[in-house]
Amino acid sequence: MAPQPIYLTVLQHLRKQVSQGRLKPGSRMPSENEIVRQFGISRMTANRVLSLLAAQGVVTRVAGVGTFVAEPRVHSHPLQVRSIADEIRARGHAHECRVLKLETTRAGAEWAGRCGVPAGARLHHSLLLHLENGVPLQLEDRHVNPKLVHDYLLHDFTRTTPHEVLMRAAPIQHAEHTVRAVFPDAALRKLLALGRSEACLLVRRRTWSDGQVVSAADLYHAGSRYELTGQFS
Amino acid sequence: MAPQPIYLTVLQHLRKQVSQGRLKPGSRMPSENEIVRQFGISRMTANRVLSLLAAQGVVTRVAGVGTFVAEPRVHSHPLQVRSIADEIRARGHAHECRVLKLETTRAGAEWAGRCGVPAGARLHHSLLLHLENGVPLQLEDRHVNPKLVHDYLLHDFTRTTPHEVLMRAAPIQHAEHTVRAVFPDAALRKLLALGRSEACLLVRRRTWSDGQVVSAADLYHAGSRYELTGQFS
DNA sequence: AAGTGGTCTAGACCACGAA
DNA sequence: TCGTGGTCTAGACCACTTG
Repeated sequence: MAPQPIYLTVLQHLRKQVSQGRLKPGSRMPSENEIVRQFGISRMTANRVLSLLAAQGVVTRVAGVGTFVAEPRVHSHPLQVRSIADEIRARGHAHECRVLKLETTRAGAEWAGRCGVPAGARLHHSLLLHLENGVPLQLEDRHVNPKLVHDYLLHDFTRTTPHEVLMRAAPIQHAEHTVRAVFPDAALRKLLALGRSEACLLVRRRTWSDGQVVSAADLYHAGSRYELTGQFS
Repeated sequence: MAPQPIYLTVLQHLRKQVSQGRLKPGSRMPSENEIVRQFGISRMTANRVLSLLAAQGVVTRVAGVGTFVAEPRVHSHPLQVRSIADEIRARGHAHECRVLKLETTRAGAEWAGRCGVPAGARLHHSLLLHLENGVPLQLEDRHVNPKLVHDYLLHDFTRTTPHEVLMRAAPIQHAEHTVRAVFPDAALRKLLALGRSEACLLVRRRTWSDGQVVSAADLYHAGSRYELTGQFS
C-alpha cells in the first residue's frame, strides 16, 4: 500500500490530530515514551517525529516538561493564493482560458521532488493559458497529486478554474511561493506573445493539505503586463 | 568553555567551510562515513549534522550519490522590509557594498511622484551594489526625502546599510512593494554580472513614516541568483 | 523519585547509483 | 561490488521540572 517510513506515518497521524482539532493549541502532545508504547517504535524514532513537528512549528517542546501544540501562527500573507481568473474578473475584464494539455504523466525527478511523491508516480498535469481581454497573461503549468484529487482531469477548465477544483477536493492549509525572473525560451515567448526584449515573471506555488502537497504550479507571466504588489504596515 | 552538543560543533564547522568559500557551491561535502572518521562520532550523529544542513538549505543530499553544497540562493519574504545585507549575513555569507553614486539631485517627474514631493525638489540619491561572497546580487537605486533624513549622504555605506540609517532617522511604519521581471540593459547586465540569457527581478519599494514617503528604491537582482519566497497558512 | 526532552552510541538493513 | 544516504533499533547518560 503505502511504503513510507514509520516516522512519516506517525507524523502525519499526529498532524491530523492537530489539524482536525482533536489536539487543541496549548494542549499536551503524547510524550516520546507514550508514542513508543502506542506505535511500538523506538524512542529515537519517536523523538524524530516530535522534533520534526517542532521544527515545522506545529508543536513546542520544553525539556523536562513536555511537548505542546503550538498556538496557531499569525500570518501576513505576502502573496495570496488567488486564481488569476479572479484577479482578471476583479478588474472587470474578460477572462478566457485555453486548455493546452490535460493528461496523466509519470513524475520526473523535478516534479516528483516538488510534489513530494516518488519518481515515476502518477501525476495529473494541466497546461492552461489565461487571457485577459484576449491578451495572454499567464501560462499555468500545474501538477496535481491524484491521490488527493483523483478527478482533477475531468473538469472543464474553460468554465471553472483549477483553484476552485482544488479547494473543493482538498482545502488548502498552507502555501509556498517563490518568485523569480526568468528569460523566456522561444515556445514561452510565442505562447505569452512576448516582445523581443521582455522578461518573464515566474511564480512557483505549492499548496498543502494535511502535510501533503496537493499541487505544484509554475505560473509564467508576461513581464510587461504583470506585477505583484504588496502592502505592509 | 562552551559545553555544546557535538553535532552543533561539527555543524558550525561545516557551515564555516561553506560560508568562507573553502567548500564551493556544487562541490562535494564529506560523506557521513568521512565525518564519522574525522570527528570520531557515530554515524547517527554525522547523519544528523548533514540532515540539518540539508533542512537549512545549505546542502543538497542525493541518496546513493552524496551530499553537495547548495547553490547560493537568497530567500526573502516579499513584504518584509529587510536589508539585503541582513539576508546575506543571515546565510553566513560575506556581504560587501560598493558605492557607485552618492549625490543630491532635483526630482524628475517620475521620482517626484514616487517620493511624493513636487517636481524639482531636492532628493538624496544613492546607487549601491551589494555583493554576496564577491558576486553581485543587488543593485540598489534609492532616493531619500532629505526633509526626513537630512544627513543621509554622510554615512559610509560600505560599513552600514541604508536600511539601518533610515530606521534610525525615521521608523518605517508602512511599506509598499511591487515585483516585476525586467529585461536588463547593457549597463545593468554588466553591473550585476548577468549572463546573456538572464532576466532581472525588480523590486520597487516605498517606505512611509508618519504618512510621508521616506524613501523609494528600485532593487535589481540577478534572476539566476535571487528569488523571493513567501509562506502562508 | 519519576518523567521529560536532549543527546549519543554501535550496530543494522535497505534502495540506489556509479564503477 | 562498493559507497552513499534513509531509516530504525535498543540501549545509554544527562539536565531539567514536577510532585
